[in-house]
Amino acid sequence: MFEQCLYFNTTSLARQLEREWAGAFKPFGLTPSQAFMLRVVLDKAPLLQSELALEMNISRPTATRGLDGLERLTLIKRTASDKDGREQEIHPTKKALEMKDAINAASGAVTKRLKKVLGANHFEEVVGQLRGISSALK
Amino acid sequence: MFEQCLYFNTTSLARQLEREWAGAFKPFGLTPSQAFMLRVVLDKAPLLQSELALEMNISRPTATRGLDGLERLTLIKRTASDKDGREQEIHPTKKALEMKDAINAASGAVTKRLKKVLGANHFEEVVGQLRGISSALK
DNA sequence: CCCAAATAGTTGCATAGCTAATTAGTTTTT
DNA sequence: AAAAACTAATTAGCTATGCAACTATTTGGG
Repeated sequence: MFEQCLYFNTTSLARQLEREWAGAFKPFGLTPSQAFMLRVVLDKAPLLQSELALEMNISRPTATRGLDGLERLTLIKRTASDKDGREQEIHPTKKALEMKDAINAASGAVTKRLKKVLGANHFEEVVGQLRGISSALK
Repeated sequence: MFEQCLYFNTTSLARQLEREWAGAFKPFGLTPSQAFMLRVVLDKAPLLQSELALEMNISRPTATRGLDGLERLTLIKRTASDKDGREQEIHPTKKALEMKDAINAASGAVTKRLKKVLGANHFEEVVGQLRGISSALK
């Protein structure tokens, strides 16, 4: 009934992809959201929560809660910033650093598999279009 | 950092589109999920919850909870099926029927606006591709 | 210098979604 | 005809997300 609806098809595909990625990160005890957040921290640390929110395209409360979760798993630490008393710097723990390569490898494997199923050209074209829509709406 | 990631870009766009549609349905006191669910009921009633879940590509528990919400708003009613004691038939209420045209008009207006911003051809092409990916993954 | 405005982060409250397990009813098998 | 297998819906418990409101700090104008 909503075959032609951008919203419906996008949200529907998002749920489906969530399942694909959930399987890939399950061995690490992480959900896709958690794993992607951790990947940002591992790549960009030290960084501020506001920078994380911007990078991931999520609201700041969502960043706060996601980091709460990673902190509970002892994968990140928050430290007060010297410069500005309002800021919190995010750092990965040793435990997280030890997981880095395996997580990135698992991510790469999913992408590789999807590209194979969907065809690499097609894959990259669609991703480009999604980004185009996203920025056209900003 | 995840510019090339299908999952990341799809979920990110889904959140953005959610906001677009939230505005359109706010005058009705409905969220996008609720409005889309109601539209299915208005179009297909009487129907079973399992049929609704299938049509919307959601799990049955999600259908149950969504319908609970619409029932609380007195927009739908559940009646026991004669044929099979396990089934519940879903019907729109008079109140819902009176909203039908306005809701569909509001939906059409959002789509029209998005097509204008994105270009109609491009819009339809992307939707087609999303559907293609979705079915390739099934 | 001080107060108002801005900013970083958090908390409260709500929705939407999922999987797993449960309940109740139907169908199939033996 | 009784037991087993299946099916429709619900419930329990969880995550992710957002907006609005709050706290604590910093900054800027008078």
